[in-house]
Amino acid sequence: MLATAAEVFAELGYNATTVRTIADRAGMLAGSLYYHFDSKESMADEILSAFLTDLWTGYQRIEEAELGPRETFEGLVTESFRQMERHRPAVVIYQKEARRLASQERFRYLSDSQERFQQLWTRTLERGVADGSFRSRLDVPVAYRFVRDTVWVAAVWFRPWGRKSAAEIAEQYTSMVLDGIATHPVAR
Amino acid sequence: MLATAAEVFAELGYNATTVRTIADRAGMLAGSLYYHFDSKESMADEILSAFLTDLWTGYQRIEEAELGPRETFEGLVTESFRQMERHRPAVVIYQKEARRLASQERFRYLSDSQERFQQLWTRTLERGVADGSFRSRLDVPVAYRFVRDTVWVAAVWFRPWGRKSAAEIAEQYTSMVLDGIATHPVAR
Amino acid sequence: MLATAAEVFAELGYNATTVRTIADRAGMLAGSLYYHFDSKESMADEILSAFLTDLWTGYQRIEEAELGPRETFEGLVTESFRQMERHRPAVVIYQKEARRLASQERFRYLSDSQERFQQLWTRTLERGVADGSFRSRLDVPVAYRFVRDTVWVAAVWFRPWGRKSAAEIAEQYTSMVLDGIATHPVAR
Amino acid sequence: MLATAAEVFAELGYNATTVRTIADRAGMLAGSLYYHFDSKESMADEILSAFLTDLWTGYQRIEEAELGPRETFEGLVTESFRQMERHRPAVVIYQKEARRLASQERFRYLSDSQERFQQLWTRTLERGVADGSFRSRLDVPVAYRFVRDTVWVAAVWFRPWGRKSAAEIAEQYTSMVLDGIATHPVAR
DNA sequence: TATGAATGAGCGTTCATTCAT
DNA sequence: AATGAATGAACGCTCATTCAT
Repeated sequence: MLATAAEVFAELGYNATTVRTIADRAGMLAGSLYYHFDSKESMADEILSAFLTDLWTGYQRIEEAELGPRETFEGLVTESFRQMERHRPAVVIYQKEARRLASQERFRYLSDSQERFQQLWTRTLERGVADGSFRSRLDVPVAYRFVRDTVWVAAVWFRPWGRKSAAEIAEQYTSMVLDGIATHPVAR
Repeated sequence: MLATAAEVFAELGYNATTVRTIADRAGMLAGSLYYHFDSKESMADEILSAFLTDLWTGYQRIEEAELGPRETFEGLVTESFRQMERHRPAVVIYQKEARRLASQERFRYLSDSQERFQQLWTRTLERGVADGSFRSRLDVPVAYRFVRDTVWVAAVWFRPWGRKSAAEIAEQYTSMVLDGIATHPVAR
Repeated sequence: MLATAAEVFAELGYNATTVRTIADRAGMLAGSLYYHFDSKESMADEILSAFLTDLWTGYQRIEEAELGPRETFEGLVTESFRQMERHRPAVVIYQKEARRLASQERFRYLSDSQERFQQLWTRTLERGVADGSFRSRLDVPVAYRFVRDTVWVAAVWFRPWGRKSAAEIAEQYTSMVLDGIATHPVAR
Repeated sequence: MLATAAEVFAELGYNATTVRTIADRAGMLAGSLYYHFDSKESMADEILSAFLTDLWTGYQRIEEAELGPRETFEGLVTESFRQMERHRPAVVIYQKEARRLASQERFRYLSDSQERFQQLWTRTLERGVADGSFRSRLDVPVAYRFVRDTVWVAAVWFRPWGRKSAAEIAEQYTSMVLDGIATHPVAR
C-alpha cells in the first residue's frame, strides 16, 4: 500500500495526489487509509526514509571499502542506480519534493542526508583532484552539483523494466561523466 | 508581476502556490490579480511561453550558423544557460511542471517544444558520432537524456547573481560533458 | 443607459447580470457606471419605479372613467399590454425579481403596488359577479391570480416589434379570458 | 436533501442560492453537500429531470387514452396541477431558470421537453379547432402560450397544503380557460 | 465624464482528516 | 479493517464597488 502511494506520488506529484486517488488504487475508501497511516505526510515520510536508509547502507559499504577516487566514484554512481531500481518512485518524490518538505522539522533528515551527500561527493572529488585522477582545474562545487543532478534526475525517465538494467545505465553514465562524450579529449 | 508569480511558482511549485501568495508578494489582494490575468493557469502559460519563445529564437540562430557538431553542442549549452539567466524561474517551473501541464490542450506547445528539443539534440549527437567528433559507441538516446537533464536541472541551484556567470558555468558544463572530469580518458 | 440596463436584466436576470455586462453594452467600463448610478440596485429601482408610475397613471384613468366591470376589465388588460409595449424589460424584471426585491425596504413600493393591484382587480371582479357580468360561482381570489399571471407572464414572450401589436394581443387575451376558448359555453 | 435544495432554489432563485444556504437548511456544512452531489448544477439537474420524467409519464397516459380535444385539454391541465403538487419547487425552478439553464448541453432535455410540450398542446388545440370543440378563430400559437403560462405560473402561489387541492384548482382553471369568466358569452 | 487599478466579501469546490458504526 | 458521512479550512475565482487620476 505504501508502494501504491509512492507510485502515485511519483506519477502525479505529492500535492496533486489526493488521498482519494491513493485509496482508489489501493482498492479502498479514503477514510480507510487512516487506519494504516497517520496522515498523507507520514506516507511520504515512510517512503522517503526507507529509501534513504537503504541508500546510505549501500553508500557506507563503499566508503568502508576505502577505494581510490575513481573507483569510489564508480561505486557511488552504480549504487545510486541500484537504489533507483528498488526505490524508483521514492527517488522521483525525493527529486521533486525534497526541497519543499525539508523545511519541516519531521523531514529534517532530508537536509541531513543532502549534507552528508555533499560531503561524500566533495571529498571524493577532492581526493581525485589531489591524486591526479580528476582534472586539476576541476571546480569541485560545480562538479558536485553536476554529478549529483546528473545521476538522480535519471530517475524521472529510468524504467528498470526497460531495455537497460541499472548496471548498464550506471556504466554508461560513469563513462560519460568521467571520460566525456567527445573523442580525443585532451588531458588537463 | 508576472516575474513575481514566476518566482513563487519556482519556489513553491505550481500546485502549492496559491494566488493569495502571489498577490501578497505583489503587494495586492488575490482578487486584484484577476484584473491582469485570466487565471492562475494563464500566468503559468505566459511565463512558460515567453521563455520558450526566447529559447527557440536563440537555438534557431545556432541552427542557422550550421556549425560542426561539437560547436553546435557548445552553442546549445551556452544558449541554454544564457536563457536560464533571463528566465530562471520559468526554467524551474518547466522542469517541475511541464509533464503535468502538457496534458492540457492549452499547454500543447510544451510537448511540441520537447519534441523539437529532442530532435535538435539527437541530430547534433548523431552528426557528431558520424563525423567522429563524438564517441562511436555513444548511446544517443541515453546521451540525449543525460545532456538535457544535466543542463536544465542546473536551474534549480543556478543563481545568475552568484559568483559565476552563465557563460562561465556553460563553459564548465561543456567541458565536463564533452571531455569528462577524469584525466587521461581513453578515446573510444 | 437605463434602457440598456433594463434589457440586460430582462435577458439574463438581475443576479446573473454583472455591471460589467451593462457597461460593455453601454460602451464604457464598469467603474464608469457609478458616475451615473449609486449602485446596481438603484438601476433596478429606477427601472421598476418608472414602469410602475406609468402603469398606475394609466390604471387611474380607467378607474376614474367609472366604467362597468366588463369594460373596466377590458380597459385594465389593454392598459397592461400598452405598458408592456413601453416597458417590456421592466415587466420581465418585475415578473422575475419582484418577490425577491420586495423584501428590501427600498423596494417597499413593489409590495404596495402589488396590494393596490389586488384590490383593483378584486373589486372589479366582485362588481362583475354582483351585477351579473361575471359568473356567479366565480372564485374571486383564484380568478384574480389567474388574470394577473395570465396578463403579465405574456411579457416574457411578447415582442412589441413582432407581428402583433399590444392592442391586438390585448383583444385576444380579453376574449379568451372573458369568453373562453371553447365553443357553446353554458352560462352559469 | 434534494428536496431541501429544491425549496431553496425555488424560494431564492438558482443564482441567488448559495450552497452554504442549502447546507444550512440541510443541517450540514457546505463541503458536506459534495459527498452527495457533484455540483450545485447537478442538484438542479436531478430536481428538474425528476420532475420532467414524472410529468411526461403522466402526459403519456393521457395521450394514449386518445380522448377528444376538450377531454385531452382537461386531462393535461389536471395532470399538470397534479405534478405541481408533487414537484412544486421544481416547477418554480423550471419556470424561472429553464431559459438560462437550457443553453448548457447538460440541460438540453429542457429544450427538448419544451418542444414536445409545444407540439402536444398545439396538436390538441388544432384538433379542437378542427372538430369544433374550440373557437374557429382561435389563434393557436397565442392560445398555446396563454395556456402554458397560465397553468405553470400558478406554481408560484399554489400551495398544495392550502385550502384547495390540485384537482379543485385544475377544475377551476379548466373552466375559466375553456368557458371564460364572463356570463352569456357568444359562441364564435 | 470616464478610466484603470484595486478592494474585499463571498462564491462553488476540493480535500485531508475524523469518527461512529 | 473498512465504510459512509461529515467537517472545516483553504482554494481559485467573481463581482459590486471605490477612488485617484
